[in-house]
Amino acid sequence: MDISEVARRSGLPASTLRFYEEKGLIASIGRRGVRRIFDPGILQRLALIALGRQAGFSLDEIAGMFDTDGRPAIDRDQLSAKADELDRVIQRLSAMRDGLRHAAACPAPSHMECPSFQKMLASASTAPRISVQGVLDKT
Amino acid sequence: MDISEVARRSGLPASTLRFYEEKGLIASIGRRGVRRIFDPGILQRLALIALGRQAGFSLDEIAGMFDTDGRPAIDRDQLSAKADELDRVIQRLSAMRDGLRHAAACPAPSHMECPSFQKMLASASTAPRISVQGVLDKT
DNA sequence: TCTTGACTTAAAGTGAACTTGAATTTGCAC
DNA sequence: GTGCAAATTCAAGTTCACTTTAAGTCAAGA
Repeated sequence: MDISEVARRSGLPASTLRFYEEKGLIASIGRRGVRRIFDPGILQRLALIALGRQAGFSLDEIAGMFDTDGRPAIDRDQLSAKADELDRVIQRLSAMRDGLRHAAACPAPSHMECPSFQKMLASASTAPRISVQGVLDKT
Repeated sequence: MDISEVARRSGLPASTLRFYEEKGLIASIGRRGVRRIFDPGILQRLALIALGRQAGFSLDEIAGMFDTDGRPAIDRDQLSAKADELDRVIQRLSAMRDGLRHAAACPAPSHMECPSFQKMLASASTAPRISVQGVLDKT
């Protein structure tokens, strides 16, 4: 597969693929002339990268999840830990969603007067912040 | 309250508070000499901002959620829409969490061979990407 | 063979959200 | 009154994840 096919099938622009290669996240299997040739397995790897991004990992963190031979080297404990972390995020987002829904239906003149909205605010301000460089920022 | 107290009580550095003020997200109630004085209500407002950030809104979007008198001006339809959007995020994160948990317990030698992990990958790659400038990026 | 359009690299640019630095001023505890 | 920790402004710097640009290379179809 050439870069345009990978781009087409993955939905990522070629520039991003080159960027990912430069970052060490992906690798081409070789070159035809000067052009990159990719193994079809690249798509699965890109899917894994997309997954990591969605879960809030930085590209550097994702790079650390593969071992030298390029296979995912995420140990099971780490996986569980991430699942737990994700669970906490989900809990807060759920509370938020419920708060939003309630506020939308609430007859209080301003959302600020809605107890449910206030409760949501309280939990939002005490909760750790979601950051770009990880699901949870323990600052 | 002076800026250091707001910083202490909100957990945000003073520099961030000044930055937020510059962006129009918050306002000081006045000055004692040259120093900012904040109304205690600022904490609630910062909580609202924190909430928005957690839900994936950009600062500009959050700024648009207050009307000129500084009260939240989020209309109920918009609120519902955001709740729906959050719901979709939660769905995907839940699937991901389940996939992670399964992979952690799965006896397959590599996670790549785990059908559950593969399923998660498939959904991750087709799903819209979470971005910094909004909960969902419709690219 | 010639053309052309897709590919290449390297470097610079972008935007979001802050942080840091430097120079300056000043509220307030003593 | 005075000393100074803490505030102020403004500009510039940082990180992340890309995107864009410029200039050049080259595989392949007519």
